[in-house]
Amino acid sequence: MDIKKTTSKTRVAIMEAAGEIFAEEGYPKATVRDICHQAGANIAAINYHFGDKKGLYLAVLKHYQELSFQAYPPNLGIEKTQSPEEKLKMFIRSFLMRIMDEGRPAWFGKLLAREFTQPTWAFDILVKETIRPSFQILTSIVAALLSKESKEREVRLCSMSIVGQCLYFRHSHPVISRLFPGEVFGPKQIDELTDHITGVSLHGLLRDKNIKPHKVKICKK
Amino acid sequence: MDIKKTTSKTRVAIMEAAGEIFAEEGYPKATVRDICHQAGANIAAINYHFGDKKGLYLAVLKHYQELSFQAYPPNLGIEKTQSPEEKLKMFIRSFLMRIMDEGRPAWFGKLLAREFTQPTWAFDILVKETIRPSFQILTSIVAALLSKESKEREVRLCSMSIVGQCLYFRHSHPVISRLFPGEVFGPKQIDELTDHITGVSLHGLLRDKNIKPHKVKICKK
Amino acid sequence: MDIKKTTSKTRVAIMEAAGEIFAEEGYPKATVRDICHQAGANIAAINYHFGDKKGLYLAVLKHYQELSFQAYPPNLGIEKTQSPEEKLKMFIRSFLMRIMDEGRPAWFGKLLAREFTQPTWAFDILVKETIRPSFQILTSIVAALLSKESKEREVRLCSMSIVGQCLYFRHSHPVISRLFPGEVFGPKQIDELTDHITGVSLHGLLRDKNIKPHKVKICKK
Amino acid sequence: MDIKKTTSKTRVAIMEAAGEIFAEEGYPKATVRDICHQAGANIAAINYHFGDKKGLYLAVLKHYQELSFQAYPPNLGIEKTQSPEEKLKMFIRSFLMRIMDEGRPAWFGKLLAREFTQPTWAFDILVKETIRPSFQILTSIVAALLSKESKEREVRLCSMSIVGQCLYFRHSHPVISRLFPGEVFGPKQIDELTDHITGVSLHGLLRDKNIKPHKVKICKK
DNA sequence: TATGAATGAGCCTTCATTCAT
DNA sequence: AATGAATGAAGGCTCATTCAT
Repeated sequence: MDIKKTTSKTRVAIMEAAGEIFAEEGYPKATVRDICHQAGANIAAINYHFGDKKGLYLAVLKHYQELSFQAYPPNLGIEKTQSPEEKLKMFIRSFLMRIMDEGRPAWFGKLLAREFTQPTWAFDILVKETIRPSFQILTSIVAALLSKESKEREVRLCSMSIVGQCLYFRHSHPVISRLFPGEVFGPKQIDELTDHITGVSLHGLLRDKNIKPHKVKICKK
Repeated sequence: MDIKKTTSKTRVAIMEAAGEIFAEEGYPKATVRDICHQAGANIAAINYHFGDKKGLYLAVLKHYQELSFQAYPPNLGIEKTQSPEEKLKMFIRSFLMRIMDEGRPAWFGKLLAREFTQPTWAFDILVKETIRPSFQILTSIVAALLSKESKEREVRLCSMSIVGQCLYFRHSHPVISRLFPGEVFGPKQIDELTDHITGVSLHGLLRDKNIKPHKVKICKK
Repeated sequence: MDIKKTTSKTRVAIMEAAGEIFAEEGYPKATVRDICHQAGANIAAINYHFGDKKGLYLAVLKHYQELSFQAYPPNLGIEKTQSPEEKLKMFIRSFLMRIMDEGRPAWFGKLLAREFTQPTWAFDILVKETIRPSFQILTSIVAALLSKESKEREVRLCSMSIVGQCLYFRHSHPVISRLFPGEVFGPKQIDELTDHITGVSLHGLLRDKNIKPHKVKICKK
Repeated sequence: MDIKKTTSKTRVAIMEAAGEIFAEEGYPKATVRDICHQAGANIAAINYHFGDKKGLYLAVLKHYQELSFQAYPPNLGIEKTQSPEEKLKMFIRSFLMRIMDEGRPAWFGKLLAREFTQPTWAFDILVKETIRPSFQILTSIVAALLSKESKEREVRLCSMSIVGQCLYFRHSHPVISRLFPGEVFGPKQIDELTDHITGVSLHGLLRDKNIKPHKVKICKK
């Protein structure tokens, strides 16, 4: 069956609705009926435009993957001349924005985070195309920060510590909103988190070395 | 129809099976059919013993909550005389074991971690009875570590950094197993993680103070 | 999923309705909705009793296979002492009754004939369990009729000629009823057909030999 | 909306594809999507050119009916001067080729044979325009073979015996290919079948008469 | 002349639940 | 105390058809 790749009104509306609902409910719980209803489209439109629910999910993933990486490239502003400390901060900031943004193309971040804990059949694709490359960038930054004789394992654990701190604010949103009602994560808070996580990580990583991290400019005052 | 609270054979078998399957699949994906099949019980037994699927989930939660806290009390071995550094380490270790353990009463840890990212209607109960108390213990430890003039916000963010690092290894298991095939988290690795997270956190927390953390015994000898 | 093998009212009713509708409409066109409606049962009953549509079809096939072979065994009345001519006649008669009978357990004959021309996934089972054994009985009868030096190929073609004549009256029922309105195939006509096909076949088979077939008693006058 | 009867490229392509797919899958199972896809046409083209699926089927039937009868006229080569035995053989041969041929204009033969066992709404048309005339030719040949006092019923049964033997090889192809893997029905086998069926039928028909059939040339030399 | 887009009906299946014993 | 049987709602998908250009 051919799958159309046009940009018809309905197709766009379905992808909008699908992005939102998939991100909100997750792939299994989201129903094509809801998506179509919200998009003002007929159920059969999904078959026409995307083949089936899988095809729709994949299309949403691919599409917003591009948008998300255009908006927040994982090496955003990272230049060769920068210090590893600066690079780490840029990475954390970009990562946080990508997964925390509540704006329009933010669905991908939510979807991505969701796949971390509830992987679907699409997870392998995401690992290959998004997660692994992204993680390797982080790994190289961390490796540059640690002394040369550091084992690969330490690099790995430290990278995970960084990613873990970031993901917590997305994954554990339900907890946070209950423990601390009124807590929001707008642009300002994301800056704050960036500084916090960067600070903790830099000093945490270099804990047993006699290295002092370079100073890093804080985000905003 | 009222719900029996006896401890018949069937009832116990269902709770065993339910604990395992709920932890493995999550509340929405787990089916009462599977649970009853694995328990060797009739489907209608759930209605008889627990009212419905919700009642079963709640019963499982309540039951294993107790067991889990008996096995891994959040303040396991923490004594007043200990240093905050020691207390932090005990907390991290206990937390990791609770959520990572693959043994028998480990279901609650998995279920709890799952509720973090995919809260169900039972989440509010868990927040009240388990999560908030646990988080407050951590908060007080962190507060004792930081200097007294530290704002509540910093304490909060630092606590989250710690929890985030721990949860990462449970939540992101699917990622880890794909990025690093063969990686397992047995008792030995949990000790390693405890040392790593404790180390990173202690130095990260005290980054801008002129305080040096007390030495902490590492797990592995 | 367990499939129940009880003989509940609903289960029996569904098999009755299914037999009729499958035979009438064929597996693909028959809908479980119709079957359940006709059986006065809920749609989900099929899942409960038979797993799915396939399981229902298989159950119907297996069940009526037994009934049909009990009613019209392929070697009905065939004894060792009989002449091959008598045996052939018995076979043809039994075969015709099995596929033409309009009575209660007649569904299997219709279903079987339908699978000949529109095989489903169940066809291989039928070939193995019903068709091949039946065809081999015929083959041995024909081989006994023909002279010993007859090649296997001639035996095969002759057997097919016999089967073809019989099946025509089932397969081409739609044609016959239009070419010759009012034509019915009751017990009397089946006797007539038996005599006709036996006669044609015996003389046709022995066409180039100098053998004259033994006389065979005609069915009824 | 009226239906165009032009011979546009698309229209021809659709009929080609439709003929093949209808013959292969049968009317109910064939989908307009597949047909259009194979024809490289848009789905809506069917509506435009043929009204609907029914109209397409009818158009295909009518069209290939003509082609088929041009290729294999039912009285192919039958001349008045021929003996009834020769005529019968010509009829059988023509019939077999029409329904067994795998070539290009063979779709009609397959479709026709399919309608025998799974008549659609188009069946009455086929009976009137194709089947009945064809059957009457056979009937007259058989009548000429049998002695004059033969009842109409015997003529009818004998005609059916002949047709039944021929149709078996088309209808029961699924069985044959399973019982005798590797069996094919190419031109050579069709000749063989012609001889076989003619022989069996001639001697079978004249079984109780003291008539000996005239010799008939066999196909293969 | 032709087509991309959209539609509604209907299919099989799965689920938690409840009835009657 | 327990169970076999039955139920209705809902889910994903496929189909022929038709609209609007």
